Amino acid sequence: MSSVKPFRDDEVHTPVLVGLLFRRLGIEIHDRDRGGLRQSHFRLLAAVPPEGASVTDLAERLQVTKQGCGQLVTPLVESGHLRIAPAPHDGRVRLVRRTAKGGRLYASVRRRIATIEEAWAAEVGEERYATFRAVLEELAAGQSSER
Amino acid sequence: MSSVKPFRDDEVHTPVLVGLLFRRLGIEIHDRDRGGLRQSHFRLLAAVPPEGASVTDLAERLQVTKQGCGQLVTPLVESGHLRIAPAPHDGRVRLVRRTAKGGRLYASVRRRIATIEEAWAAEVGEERYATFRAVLEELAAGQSSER
DNA sequence: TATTGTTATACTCTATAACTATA
DNA sequence: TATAGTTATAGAGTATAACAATA
Repeated sequence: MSSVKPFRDDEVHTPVLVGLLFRRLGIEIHDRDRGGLRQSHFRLLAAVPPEGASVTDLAERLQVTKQGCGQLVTPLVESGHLRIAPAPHDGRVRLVRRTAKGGRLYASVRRRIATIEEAWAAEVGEERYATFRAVLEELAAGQSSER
Repeated sequence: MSSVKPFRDDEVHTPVLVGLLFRRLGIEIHDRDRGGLRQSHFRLLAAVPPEGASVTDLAERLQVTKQGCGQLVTPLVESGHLRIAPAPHDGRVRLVRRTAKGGRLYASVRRRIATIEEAWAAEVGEERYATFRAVLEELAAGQSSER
């Protein structure tokens, strides 16, 4: 396949490119890399900081609703990748942390991602990739905070 | 020596960043910019080359299945943004083209995207943005062709 | 009253499977 | 037989609405 005819340059726009790159990542990181977790679940696992975070916090990090985020947390707790503790000073909050199992999976996928990024850097040049990565981080961080 | 930085544990990783950027684009390009079309429909409209393309071609360009692509074409034909013509030399093929209406909408959203990208370039620096954009294009084009 | 989180429900996007028609 | 496209169905992902418990 992939006799994909190239667009002429002025036909490609950025939203399509970002979508394709997102898809490429989904393809290159397989289910087996994620230990059977689906992408959305893995993204949540990855968003949990070592010190733990509330569901609302996590929702904000991922830019999803807290309802949606809560729906992701439940199966990860059941699968043993996350655990919940009550927060010391606020009885409403459920503090989400990675378990040892969740931590191992996370580390293993991080290594997989690093491998992919090394290949990408080789593809486009180390220095250019470093710039790409830095700009990506800045643009993604500067979220227009509508939801 | 790979200059791809080894990750710190608290560092946001690339798949999350790409996801956030994709979402940021969805937020900054509003429904009203797209003339009421949904994102998936607009992405299809944008993928149609001036000379037209078959459904299968379009599916490959967008990296979706032809069934999914066909489902996107139908409402755009009904809304008057695309039109279908039989292909001269193959009775099976439905050649998809933009109508004048579709062309106007496409041009108008392209201008909106250009405005957003100018703002982004101002945010991170023109030169760095140019590198980012070029690398994005190369990475998105080098699709691992699994589907 | 405001906020954390849940339950219930629905929509968007895209996939797989089974089919029709042309080649 | 192989390919272009359709119809039918399902699943992933995430949203909105209404609610409960705590602050």
